[in-house]
Amino acid sequence: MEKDNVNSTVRQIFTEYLRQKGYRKTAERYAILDTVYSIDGHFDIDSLLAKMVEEGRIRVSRATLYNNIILLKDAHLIIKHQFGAASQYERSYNRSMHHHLICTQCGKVVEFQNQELQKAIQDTKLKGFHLSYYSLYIYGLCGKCYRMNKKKEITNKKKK
Amino acid sequence: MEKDNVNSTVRQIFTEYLRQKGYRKTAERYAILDTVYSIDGHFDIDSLLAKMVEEGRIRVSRATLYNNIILLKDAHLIIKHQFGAASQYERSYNRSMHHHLICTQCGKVVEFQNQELQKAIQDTKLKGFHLSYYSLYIYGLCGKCYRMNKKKEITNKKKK
DNA sequence: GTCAGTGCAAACTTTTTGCAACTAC
DNA sequence: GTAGTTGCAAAAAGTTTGCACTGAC
Repeated sequence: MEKDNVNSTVRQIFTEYLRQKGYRKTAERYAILDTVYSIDGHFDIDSLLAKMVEEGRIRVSRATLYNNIILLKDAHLIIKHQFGAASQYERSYNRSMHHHLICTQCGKVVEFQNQELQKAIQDTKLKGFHLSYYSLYIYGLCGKCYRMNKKKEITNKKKK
Repeated sequence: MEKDNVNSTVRQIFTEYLRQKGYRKTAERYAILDTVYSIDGHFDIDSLLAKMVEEGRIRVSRATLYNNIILLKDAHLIIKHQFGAASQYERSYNRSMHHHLICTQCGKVVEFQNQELQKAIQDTKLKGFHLSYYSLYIYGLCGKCYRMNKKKEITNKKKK
């Protein structure tokens, strides 16, 4: 199965990372990694903890989650986003690059892919800077909120 | 003078925004706007407050800053970023669009411009979504940190 | 005069830290 | 055995909120 392959590969990558850095291989670390790779989209620390409890994995503390999220980020196995107050994360291995549409009204985040855009960004010359990854956030109004605002405008005009 | 023009234009925009929303024109609001438009790059709430004190403007409270930053954002006069813990802002009227290079090691943020990239993003078809503005964050290593890491690698290899 | 806006302090949220207990090596 | 890791609780950092006072309209 494709998914099992990914899981075992990221475990290998993580193991190698831990070895290389001299960090210990703890059950907590692998439980966190497995859970992260069982989540499809974005998640925050709270929902990650909730998912671990839900799946009946070993219970880890919030502090341990925060500590190890840093390692996963450092090992390039997750990407960190900061849309709102709480940091959001997403797994990054074997996940196609995508961009984010963020509605400034309802806060909804939608992912979208665009090969040309991707290529344009990756091909950009960045004298002296060594690209690791990137995030493109496009802010605006989603279709729903746009239509809602238009309706409001019409109503307001009628009032006057 | 170019700068004075910008200042008076954003004041007009802000005044119209306040009028339209039914908000009051307070001295604090204009002092905040003026200070924001006297800062060239990014700033956070703390440095904005510091700048207002430094310039001898009327002293506003942190709460008032937070309240009014929201209005400025809503009036499209500033853009909000979230690089690290504290939110960062920058004035947006009459400021050319740019992208951000963020060093994952030292945290340094550098702005850069690229017309082609800009065009590619703005021309992207976003079915149903109405673009207002966007932020591109490119993460990686700045030249300095890249060289530093390379040196370290060589040293480590010698040790072994 | 009225009510939105302000300043202050307290509350709240997210993340980090100190420390004793635990465990991978 | 010992140092890295964990869990807990306390602390820190950033932001929001409640409330009495002030001032724009």
